[in-house]
Amino acid sequence: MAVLRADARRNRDLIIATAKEIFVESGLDVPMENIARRAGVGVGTLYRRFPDRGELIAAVAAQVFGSVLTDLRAARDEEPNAWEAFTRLVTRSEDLRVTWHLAFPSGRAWTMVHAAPESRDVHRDMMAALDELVRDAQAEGSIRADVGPGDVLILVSIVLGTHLASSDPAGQVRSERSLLLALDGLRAVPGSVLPGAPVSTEELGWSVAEGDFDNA
Amino acid sequence: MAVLRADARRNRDLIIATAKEIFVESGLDVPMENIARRAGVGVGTLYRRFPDRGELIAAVAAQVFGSVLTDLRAARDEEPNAWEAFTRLVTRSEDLRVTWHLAFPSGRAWTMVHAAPESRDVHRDMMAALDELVRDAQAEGSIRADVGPGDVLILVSIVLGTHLASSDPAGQVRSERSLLLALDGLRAVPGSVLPGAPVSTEELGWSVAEGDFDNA
Amino acid sequence: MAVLRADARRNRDLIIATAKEIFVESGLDVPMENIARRAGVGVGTLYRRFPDRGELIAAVAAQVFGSVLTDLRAARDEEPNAWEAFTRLVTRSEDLRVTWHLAFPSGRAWTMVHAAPESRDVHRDMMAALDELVRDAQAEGSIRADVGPGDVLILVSIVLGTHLASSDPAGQVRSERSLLLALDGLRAVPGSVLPGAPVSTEELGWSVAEGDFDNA
Amino acid sequence: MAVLRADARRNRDLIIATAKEIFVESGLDVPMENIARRAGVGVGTLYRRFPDRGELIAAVAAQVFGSVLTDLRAARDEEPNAWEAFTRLVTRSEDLRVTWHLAFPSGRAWTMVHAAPESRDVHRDMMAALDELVRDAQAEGSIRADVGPGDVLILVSIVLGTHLASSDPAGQVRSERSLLLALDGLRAVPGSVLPGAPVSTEELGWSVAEGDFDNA
DNA sequence: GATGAATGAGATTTCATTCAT
DNA sequence: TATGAATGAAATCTCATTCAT
Repeated sequence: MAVLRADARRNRDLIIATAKEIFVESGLDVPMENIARRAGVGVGTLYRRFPDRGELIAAVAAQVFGSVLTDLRAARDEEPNAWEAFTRLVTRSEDLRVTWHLAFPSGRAWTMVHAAPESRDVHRDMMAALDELVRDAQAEGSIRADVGPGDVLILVSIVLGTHLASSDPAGQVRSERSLLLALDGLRAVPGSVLPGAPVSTEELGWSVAEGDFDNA
Repeated sequence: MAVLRADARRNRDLIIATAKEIFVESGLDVPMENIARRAGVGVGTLYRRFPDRGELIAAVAAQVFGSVLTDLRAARDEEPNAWEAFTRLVTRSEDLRVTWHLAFPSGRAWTMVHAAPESRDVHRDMMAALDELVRDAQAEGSIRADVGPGDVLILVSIVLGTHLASSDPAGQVRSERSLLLALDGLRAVPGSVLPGAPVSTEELGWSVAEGDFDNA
Repeated sequence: MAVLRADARRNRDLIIATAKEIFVESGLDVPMENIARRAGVGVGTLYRRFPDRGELIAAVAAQVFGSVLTDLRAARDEEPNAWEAFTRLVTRSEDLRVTWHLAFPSGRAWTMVHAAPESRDVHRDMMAALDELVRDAQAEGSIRADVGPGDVLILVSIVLGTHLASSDPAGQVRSERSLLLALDGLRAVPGSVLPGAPVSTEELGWSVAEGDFDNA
Repeated sequence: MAVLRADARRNRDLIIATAKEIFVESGLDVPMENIARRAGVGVGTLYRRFPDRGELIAAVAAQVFGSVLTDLRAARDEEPNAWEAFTRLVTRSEDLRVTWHLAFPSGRAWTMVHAAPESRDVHRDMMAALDELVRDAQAEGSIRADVGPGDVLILVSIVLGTHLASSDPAGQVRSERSLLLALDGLRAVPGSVLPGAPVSTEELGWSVAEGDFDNA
């Protein structure tokens, strides 16, 4: 991809930031023109940068994934153990909430993410880092052994994603309570006997896109 | 009057059943015409019965709530204790999955449910029954004491609702695993220290509609 | 036309009365179902009596024309001269206001009136009576000689028809003022020099339907 | 910005002119698509310019009012006295006929006119100019003293508006005759005793919209 | 005969996307 | 390259009219 002129670059970043904001507020189906307007550009400019909605979603996703990956690595470096790093990531990372929001409402988002090399790559990196984090936490004994990183991902993403739009403080508290309950479920020993086998991150991928999250 | 009703009644039921099906597959925003076509009626018929999408959603909700309430009472009667009844309901009731799906994507659904007396009433009954069930389970010691029925409702609904569309068997298993993990979180003793206070069902209601679940 | 059973007859009259009412309130384009509902019958019944909207309009018109003709004859019999009879008719006959209202908004109404023998006939009788009335008033010197019955009809109908919907008292007064001004114009001697020739009632008829009043 | 404006401006004007034409022919309720088609644009274009029918009506009205105001001022400047100016305006201004047509069928139009600042302002200016014109004519003795500008407006508008759609020459003559008769009524001295008080233009305004002309 | 359920064509309005300037 | 105007394909909803009961 060719280097963009400074002003074009600025525009691109502005659009991504604006889209992230609006996606969080109003979902992925918001009119393109609204995004353009809030970003202060014409629709034409938006479409020049992102030929269709899918590419815009993928670009937002790539940016957000990158940022989450950074957060995850920082947490891993700075926290004493994997569990602390995991909870810090999950409870503190704003972008993580966005990520799952993006991934949620229709699975459609995943199609787009996987179609764009840029976002697919950072997605893969993020998954790898998550694999390692979960494995470490299990080695520490702080995540139960009968779950896989895929299980962790699914449960956390569901909880984080669904609660995103809450704006009043009571809603924030309720979200946090749900999240902590879910985390307790991931630690529970002894816990229920789970059907099937631990879910790996590899198992997710496309299949995620095609069904599990389809509640558009 | 009662004579023609048979015809109309059949159609009405057919439309509700069809809408339930399609809502589950494709969300609440599916074109009205698709619903009509699959039900084998004209759009006009659909609109005669349900003047707008909201009324259709409310009607589907009323039907589903009623069925869940029946399931809940059956489980309570037939199972040895509250926890068994609760897990049976949560893992076996097909309609429960629909319920939460309906409640989810935008909160919009709640507005409609509350606007229609029919669905509002059965919703209230369902909530009352849930209150009692959770209270009993806590008395048995099978649900942790620091959560309220609202917490239970939120967590379970998130997990059930989001997984609904999964059609391949692997997805079903993954859903079930998530659900069991969440249930383990509800039993965890000792669990994390939760912020705020237990959430009651009263606290939900409209506030649910207006924010927490708004990821449309 | 066959004699109707008593109850059918009652229904027919009821529908006509209701339609007259609603036409005055909301115009000729009101949904058929509204008329049926207010009349307390099913749409099917309405359509059985009046195969389409046009026939209903014609039936209302026939009823109203007949009533206006009766009013006119009564006025002629009871008032001392033609001018008094004319002003009494024009200022007092409720049905006259309806008549013009019917005739107005689209000209469409005339098509229907002329298509139905029943209303066409009474329309013709009314026209004949009007001819005579105007001629007599001119003989008395109370209507200027350079106008024809058609002129009178047009001017009065415009003023009466347009003011119909006024419900507040101020509007009623304004309507009456306009009407009196128009009547003064019909008496003015000497008045403006008018182009063309006096307009007869024959000259109206279909041409009225096809253009002059078409402001639908 | 100014560059593209040329294009858009041309289109906007074209749409307004087309709408004026069609409104006169077929009334205010003509399908938006017909207007778009005759103007040679897509519906989308029409809706981009005028978000709903009301805005289109208001825009047409503003254009027409402006043009009438210009006609009035020209007549006032060029004619020897107020009465001549008045009759010239009333008998010669094509746009005046459109104006009243717009104002008529439902009062709805007024709502829209008043909702849009642009048309509201020019409407007010027109009213002020009319006030002055009528006052001057009364000072000259050419309009009777017991009427107000509101009376004049109502009577003239009724006559002009209702006859608008006439296309055949005979209809034109008939319209002109009615108009002259009405004008004679405005001059008649001595005339009938009118109920109530002279109607001012202030008294019209919204009340016009809400009742008097409502024969939609 | 009466009823009101069903139909489907048509009107309004919105938006993703293309393209002229 | 940026802009925003234009397009037209949906989607929602309404109603005249037909027809089964």
